[in-house]
Amino acid sequence: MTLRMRFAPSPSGYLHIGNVRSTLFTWLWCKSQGGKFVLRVEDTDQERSSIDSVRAVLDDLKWLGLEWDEGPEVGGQFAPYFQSERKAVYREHTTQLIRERKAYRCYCTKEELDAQREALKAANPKANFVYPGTCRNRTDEPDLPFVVRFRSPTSGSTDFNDRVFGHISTPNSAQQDFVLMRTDGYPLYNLAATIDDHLMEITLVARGRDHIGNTPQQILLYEAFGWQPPEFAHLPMMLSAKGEKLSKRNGSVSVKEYRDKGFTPMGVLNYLVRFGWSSGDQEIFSREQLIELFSWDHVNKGDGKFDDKKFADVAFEQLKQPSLTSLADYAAWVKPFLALRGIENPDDALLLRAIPGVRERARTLVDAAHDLDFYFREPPELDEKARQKFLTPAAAPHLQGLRTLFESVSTWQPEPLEAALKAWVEGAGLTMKDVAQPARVALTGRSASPPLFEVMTVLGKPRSLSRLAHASEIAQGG
RNA sequence: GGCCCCGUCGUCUAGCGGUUAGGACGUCGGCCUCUCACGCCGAUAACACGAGUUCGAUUCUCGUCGGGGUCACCA
Repeated sequence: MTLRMRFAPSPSGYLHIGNVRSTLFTWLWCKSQGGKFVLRVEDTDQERSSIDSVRAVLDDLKWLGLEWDEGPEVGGQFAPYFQSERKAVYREHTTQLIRERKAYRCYCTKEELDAQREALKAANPKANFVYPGTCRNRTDEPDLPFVVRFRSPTSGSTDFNDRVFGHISTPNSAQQDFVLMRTDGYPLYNLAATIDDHLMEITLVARGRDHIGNTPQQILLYEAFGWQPPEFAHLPMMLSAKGEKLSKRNGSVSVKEYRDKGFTPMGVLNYLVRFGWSSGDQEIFSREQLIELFSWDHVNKGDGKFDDKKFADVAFEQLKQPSLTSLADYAAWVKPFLALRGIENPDDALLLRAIPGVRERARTLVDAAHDLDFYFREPPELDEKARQKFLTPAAAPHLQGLRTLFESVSTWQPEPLEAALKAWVEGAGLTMKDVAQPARVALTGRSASPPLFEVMTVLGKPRSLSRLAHASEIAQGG
């Protein structure tokens, strides 16, 4: 049987970072096993789902490079892949269960049940409310709104073998007659997921551990339909730094945030993949390596806490190493961030020359765009503090002297430039510290930048000289 | 509270009966240096606890404690 896995997001917001990890593991396993990765949109909750969210989720997945073999946009033999378009299928199956007395109509209203729940809580705060089975044996069929409930077994247990957690057994007595279909005819998660996973021939379901409790219910449904359940692989939770469930209020959770911060897809993926999985001590992997190395037996069971510092470091490592992000890719990644600063069409040659010096100090693409900025403005934006501190009247003659000096340098490379400056500095009885900072401010507008001679080499002779001249005039004026 | 799951440095993790318990992030020192970084060197810091099993337990079993998840007409 060929491997088929799925990612089934509910489009009620953005793509959650925890779901990205589940998807990554799913994607990697499919790639390494020659399986099919199916994307199915679980939009059965009309109130929460939106088309914008669908768009956002698809965009983020594509940005991450986690492309699907079947699903929205690409189609497939099990279409449609939007659950909202599959209502007839769920209705049909639900009818079958009712006919076989494996499910029944329940006319209790939400209000009635809420009232019962509250009454019980009031009487005993620790009490466990379960649906009392009011309509379980009802035989009349009044013309009233109803939900469909599953007739759960009351004895025995439901077991399954998890790829990560091993054998998990849940007593059926812990199960209540859960709802399969609402009053409005829309199916609930457990019903829809079970039917679709079966119909779409999913063989392995990977998802967060918060779904472990749903698994017995789904298995019960498979049994009711007489189907073979798929295998399951639950992943440990990604908790916030505080050890609580990751949420909007509790840390950054959307892929978009990291994308906007200037992380690359592989930066994100490398952090996430090591969250719950490992391959010895290796920290950074290429996409190809991950596909080759990933396996379920190195997936941990313990939950983990999210660490922004570590994440940032992994993302930085990815940007810093030319072997991980090529010069051309770096340029392509950083351009949108330059555009955000108003630099729309940077000189490609200049950009390519500038990146090597910037990439080892810019932790994100946002930082990189900031660090690259001065190369593309004539004159560069001048930092006020830097001007006050270094472009002083006393520095003016030095800057003028440097301009004259460098004008005579014919080989515009770091070494000759440095040699020329050192000789000049000594001859003038100065130190590098005296002239380096004014020169830096003159060339970059800032007090921090890549090494001077590298900056000059990247800028080229004409630009360097004119910046020195311009700055010496400013310094003259105080 | 019921049910389920988990437990190695602050964090992510290696370890799969015998190790000075390793790596990375962080933190703290130092080196390098024209600035900021990068880099390099060093330090800090963990097997939750208690019983077993065993010649020997971080590793296997049980208990305790601790943590988390889940108990909707959400997914």
